[in-house]
Amino acid sequence: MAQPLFTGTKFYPSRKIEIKPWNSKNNNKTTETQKLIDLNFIPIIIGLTVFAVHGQMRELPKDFDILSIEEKWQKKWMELEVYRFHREDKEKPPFVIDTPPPYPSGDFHMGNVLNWTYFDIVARFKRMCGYNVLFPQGWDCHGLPTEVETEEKYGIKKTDVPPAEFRKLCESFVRKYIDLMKKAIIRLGCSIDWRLEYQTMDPDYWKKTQLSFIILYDKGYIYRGTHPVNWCPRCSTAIADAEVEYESREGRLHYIRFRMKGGGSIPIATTRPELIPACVAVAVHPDDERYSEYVGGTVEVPLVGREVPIIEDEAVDPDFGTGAVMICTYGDKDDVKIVAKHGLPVIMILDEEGRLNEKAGKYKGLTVQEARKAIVEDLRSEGYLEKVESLRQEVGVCWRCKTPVEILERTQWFMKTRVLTERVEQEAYKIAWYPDHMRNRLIDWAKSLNWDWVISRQRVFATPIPIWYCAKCGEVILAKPEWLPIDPKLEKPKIDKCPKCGSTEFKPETSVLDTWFDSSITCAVHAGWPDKEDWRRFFPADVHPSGADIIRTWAYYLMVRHLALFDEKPFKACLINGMVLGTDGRKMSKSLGNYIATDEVFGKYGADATRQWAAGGGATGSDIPFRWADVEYGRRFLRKLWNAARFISINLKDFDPEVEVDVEPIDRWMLSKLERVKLKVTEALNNYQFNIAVEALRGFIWHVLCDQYIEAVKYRLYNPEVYGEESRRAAQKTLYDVLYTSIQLLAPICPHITEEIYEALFKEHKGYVSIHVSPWPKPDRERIDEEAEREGDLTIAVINAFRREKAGHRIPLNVKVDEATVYASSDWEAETVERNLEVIKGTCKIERIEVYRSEGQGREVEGYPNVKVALKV
RNA sequence: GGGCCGGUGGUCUAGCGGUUAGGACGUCGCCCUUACGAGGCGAAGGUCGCAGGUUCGAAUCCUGCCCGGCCCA
Repeated sequence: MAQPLFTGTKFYPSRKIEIKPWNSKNNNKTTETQKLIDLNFIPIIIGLTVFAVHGQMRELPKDFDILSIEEKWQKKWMELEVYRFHREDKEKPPFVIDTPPPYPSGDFHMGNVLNWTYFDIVARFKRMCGYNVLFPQGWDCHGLPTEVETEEKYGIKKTDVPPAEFRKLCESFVRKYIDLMKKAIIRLGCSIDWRLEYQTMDPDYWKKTQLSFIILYDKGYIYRGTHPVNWCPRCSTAIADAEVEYESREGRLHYIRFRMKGGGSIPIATTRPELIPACVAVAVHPDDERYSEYVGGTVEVPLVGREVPIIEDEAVDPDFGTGAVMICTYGDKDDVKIVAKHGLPVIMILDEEGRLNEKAGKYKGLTVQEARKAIVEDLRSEGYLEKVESLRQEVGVCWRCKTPVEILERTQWFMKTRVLTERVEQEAYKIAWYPDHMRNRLIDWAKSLNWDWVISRQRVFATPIPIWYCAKCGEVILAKPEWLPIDPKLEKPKIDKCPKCGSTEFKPETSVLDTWFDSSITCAVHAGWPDKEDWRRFFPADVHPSGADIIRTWAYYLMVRHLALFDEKPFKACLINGMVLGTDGRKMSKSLGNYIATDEVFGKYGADATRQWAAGGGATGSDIPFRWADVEYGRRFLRKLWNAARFISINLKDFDPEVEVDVEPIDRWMLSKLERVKLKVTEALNNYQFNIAVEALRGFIWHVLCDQYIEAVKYRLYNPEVYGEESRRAAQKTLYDVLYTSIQLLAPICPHITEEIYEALFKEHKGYVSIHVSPWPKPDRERIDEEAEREGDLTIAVINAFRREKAGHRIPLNVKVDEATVYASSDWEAETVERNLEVIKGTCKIERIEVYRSEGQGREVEGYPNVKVALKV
């Protein structure tokens, strides 16, 4: 049996302690009513505590401290477990958010704020819509940066201490950083179910990562091979294409003359003269007539004296340099292609630290930089070097340390990803992308890859590859699922002898897995794989949120891994956030000096204002600049909302929401406008258009509710003895409903202030433990009252015209005016104004208004060119 | 060189086939109105990058060009 849920459930018996001042709607302006109002007046003098017994509304204080309100609710929400996911619930439809586990750098930056705000809005919205929301939070712990930081902090290399010890040092870093980032996520007000928190460095998660390795191995997706791979000499590990970034750097193009065997010479141009010892051919374009006679000939490589062939290949750009290039193993990816295509030999002259080895002869032991200098010098002195030009070139660098990447041929573990490219493309079309064009980024990336994914890393702080080798025959021993988690460096395989040769000696695989191998199974892990039998109920995830910059990594790896493992796409929708830019328009980054720390923003304005910036800063998926002004505007809006709620709390002290009441035309206008905003916000949130939702709500609350409606009902609220108690109650009822619905609609975006208002004004009557588990106000087109809107729009426009007219005459709005005139040139306009004269007079504080069905002199009513108003002053 | 995205008042941004192109910041003016002066009200300010085309109608669709960003060569 499922536990009772908060949503849709009255948590408190709503009417238990209330004293009904009236019971039915037919006690209009009776003396009984009047008496009760008088009675209500007494507690006002006595004090607020009495109200807690009697009514629903607690008067909001004039001032509010948003920072302490936010802190209070963040604590209470955790205590109340408002965001608890109910796995056992079979009735509510699930909604699963594939929260990306961030890398614990310790810094939850404004880009994270943007990302997390988006999907927290989604989580809160879906929860209110009646979904059983699965909103976990994990931490993608492993990785190079932490190793680098650990090495720097302790002044050691990863190889200086035993791996287990090094790992421990890394873990303590990570724990500290997780703590910091978790605080920031809570501070943002995210509605995460923290019982579902996990860390990829935990043994339990290792188990999942290693199990996924075993399954893919068994399915034939994983292989070990010796291939050219991207290699970071600083990190001394293989890295994947996704970890190579391109930077524009100043380079030098060297023109070097190669002597032909049998006379003559050919000039080649290269940016990497240090690779001359690894030169295995000279290549030219087949259509390049300058060199056609040389093709098939042999040249002598300067300095090393080796003879290599001159070949032709389409990949050579005849317009670059001299049109002749040397093919080295390996200078770049083109070299790899050409070497394979022409069956050229491979001479690996670089070691894992990026130094030249014995195959480089006298240059042995030099770094790439040193070798370049030495070789260029030698070329120059021996007359091979013709000239050197500078040029801008795109250099592939390690994404983490920006060291230029080399291509080395090494034995590594790979996952077959290219066989999935077509499938990735097909599935990408079955996924809804927000915005739609982001699909291209995934497809383009997938298609651009021409190597399989190298998944082994020569590092320490990562999930171990669950593999041993027979010391005698080299047989690969794969761990059994029941052995997991396991570190082959610390434990032996649980078998007696090698199944192939019977040897009892085993060597562990010392390489570890790429961190992306951990984080690319989250959709299944969040769903409960492999432990929970019903995990498919929560898979694929309903939405995968991601930054635009990591589609090629996170989204891509999720795709290939889940497709390979489960033959199913990992998520149904992909929600993209753009980059956060600094005030200078460039991507916000510490190194550019345009960085704003999240704490600073929270400390000044709190989460609800910051979330408005994130939600409203731009269209979903587009880059948005951080602007203090936007956050300030967010705070101003909170103040406006607070003051409106305070006004309502003051004027509805005696209000009983249970009593039915007939509303007036302007109230119907208000309620119809409310229906429209419900429609707009609901549709916007369903389509992940956060900017549209936040704009619609701010405009509605600020202008329609505050500027127009509240102003138009004050006279009824203040003067029931003149306009009637029923009229006052109608205004109260409308204000009550409109404010309640407004804060519900706003709750996903500004969770704290809406909860505070809800608690003070509505909780006792509505009964939900939190506004965030109250049922979403379902829009209903039937409740849109076109006629009331048409009439109300004109009425409000006339009121606005009179207010402007007063302002124009420098008459304060609260000063009474004796007489005014309205000229209308159509029957409908004249009749409408006539019918709504009371609200116009009451709102504008005008004693008498004459309405003429004729042309006249006066201020034009905005939107109604034939209606004019004039004051007699 | 290829792909994708964008170019909207001084600045940032929404809208992406149909009212007088919204909003914020900034600027200017008015108001100490019993919700709100760390406020409120109001005003000025735009040939929607350029040139063609489609359409009754284009910021919005198409073509070309110019400029910027991102990714890939």
